Amino acid sequence: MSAPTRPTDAELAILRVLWERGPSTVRQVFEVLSVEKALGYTTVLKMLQIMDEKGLVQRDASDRVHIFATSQTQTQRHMLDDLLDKAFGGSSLNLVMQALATRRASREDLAAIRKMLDQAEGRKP
Amino acid sequence: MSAPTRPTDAELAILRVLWERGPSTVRQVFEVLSVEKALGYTTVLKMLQIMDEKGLVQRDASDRVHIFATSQTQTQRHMLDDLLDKAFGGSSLNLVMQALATRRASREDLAAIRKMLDQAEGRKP
DNA sequence: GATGGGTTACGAAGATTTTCGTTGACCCGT
DNA sequence: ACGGGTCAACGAAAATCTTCGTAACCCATC
Repeated sequence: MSAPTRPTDAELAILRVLWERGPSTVRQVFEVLSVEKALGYTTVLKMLQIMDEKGLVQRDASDRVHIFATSQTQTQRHMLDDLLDKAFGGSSLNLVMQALATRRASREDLAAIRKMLDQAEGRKP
Repeated sequence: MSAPTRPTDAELAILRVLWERGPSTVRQVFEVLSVEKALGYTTVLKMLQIMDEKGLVQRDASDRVHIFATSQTQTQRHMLDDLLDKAFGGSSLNLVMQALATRRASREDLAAIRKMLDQAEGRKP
């Protein structure tokens, strides 16, 4: 299992649509993307073909109109791992600290994180 | 202030060296990188020139042998912001949860994070 | 079974990133 | 002043990513 290459910007734009809409046809992805940016139908198709080869999406070709899908958490995990290795020396502490310092987290968010820490440490609430 | 373009893989490799070594000459960066990968001296030089133009590194050209440097936290913050927007819908909670779930954090790490949560919530220890 | 509207496949052009060979400048010891 | 070594600048080739025109295909309807 080779390291899945990190998505390029164009690929990411497509992934975002699939995350938002769920499994979609080329046309559906195209409709969404073409609102923000002028681009051809076959461009989207080609990207999805390549992303399929790279393993970034799964293709269901059982019908004539193919359906493309992807797992958000799986992709997130890849990108997070990648960033962790490449920019944070593998230290998730470092990354988490910066993430919390940079973006203001809501009180609920902080509580949720605290809860998770409790679980991770095997505490009783 | 234009949006600083996200570093490519080759650029990231160079940034990592600068983070690790601190301000360095082209040759020093080259020495480190050439251990893992065959590449020419002028390749590294060219990359650093481009990265300088992009504002990814600062160049001190006061001596004949130029010195390149960069700020780790600044770059990390950019990349984190970028990832947050592009893959996590801006939710740092989501990102933090996944980061902690994916990579096993040490007990000290968890404690450090907890401490930080305390501060963020303005609690007394 | 021919036509039309929609589909995927293919290939190649255009844009960007990565690589490095060559050149001329500079420094230092002779 | 000369020669050998190191340096940054430049330009262009190679590799990769992005875009789309064209063709081939399928299926419904006529």
